[in-house]
Amino acid sequence: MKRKSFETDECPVARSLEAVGDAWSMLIVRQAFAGDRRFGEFQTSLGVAKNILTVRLRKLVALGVLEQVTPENGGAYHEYALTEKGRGLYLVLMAIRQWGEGCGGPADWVLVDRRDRKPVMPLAFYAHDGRELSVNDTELIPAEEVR
Amino acid sequence: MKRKSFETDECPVARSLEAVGDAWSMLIVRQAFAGDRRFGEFQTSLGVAKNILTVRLRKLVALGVLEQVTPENGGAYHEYALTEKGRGLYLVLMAIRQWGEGCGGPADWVLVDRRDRKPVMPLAFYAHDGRELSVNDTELIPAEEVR
DNA sequence: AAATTTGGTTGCAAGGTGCAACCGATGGCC
DNA sequence: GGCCATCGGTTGCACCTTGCAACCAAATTT
Repeated sequence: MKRKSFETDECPVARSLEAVGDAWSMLIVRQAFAGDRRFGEFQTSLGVAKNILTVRLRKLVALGVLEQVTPENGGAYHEYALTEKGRGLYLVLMAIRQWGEGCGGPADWVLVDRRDRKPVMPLAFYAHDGRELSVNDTELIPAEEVR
Repeated sequence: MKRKSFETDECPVARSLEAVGDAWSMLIVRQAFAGDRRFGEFQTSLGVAKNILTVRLRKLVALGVLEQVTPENGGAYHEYALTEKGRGLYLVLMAIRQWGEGCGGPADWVLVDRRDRKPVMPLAFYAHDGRELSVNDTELIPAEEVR
């Protein structure tokens, strides 16, 4: 049967998963942040089958995560670039990366502030006074209750 | 053909996607945070086919995201609970949620600090002085360069 | 004890995944 | 301009996964 779609789901998590709830799509986004732009670059860096890549790229373009752009060197081959929306996935990607590093081996890479080249604060929830909050310190409540 | 596995991939993102790069698995985790514990709760809250749910729950247990616990009321049916590792996915889940809300409709739910019930700082990268950093303000560099 | 709920398993149809072969258009080179 | 390699796919095929419904044993309720 056709895979169930979450596009119209009420929950924003489920809707997002339409774009991101697929290993190849997320890895394509990772590579886009790493600088990949052309079909062939994605193909060799990921080792994904070309037909799969075709479908995934098209889906990401349709969802507004990537867009096809014509390269400034005037070449005829178009390239794939992250849109503003796509760049918003950086946080998701880094959250996943942090989780993957958290359990197991040492962190081989560190995210630093370009200005002073010092590591950024670990990705976490922070209260207004800067305290780091754990899961249990937070609660998800309806927006109107907090006006 | 069998789906490609990322379990042994070098990149922590790819390894994480073994657990999380699947829409149902992520939604199961979402429901686990929402309080679902029993097979039937997941089944009705997600509307997922039972055979699929069986496989996903087993995988999440095998990966150490969930664990089977015997309920304190002494019932014979076991329940599924998030492990410490699984609880670490909260950040990933919230990053996905924030992204999904960011593009489009209004934010219906707000994550607040339990202590003062005020919204937490938006999920983002922060420098040590508290400045919020954009994607371009940061850089991923090898760990040894920052010692 | 009988009926119901729970937590699955099984069988099936249809769609998705991965691989390799093929193909037209582009670009590089002489 | 002609030749050849590369690029960006498409197609066909075998196998796997997904979703649905039917079934079932053990636990729970009545």
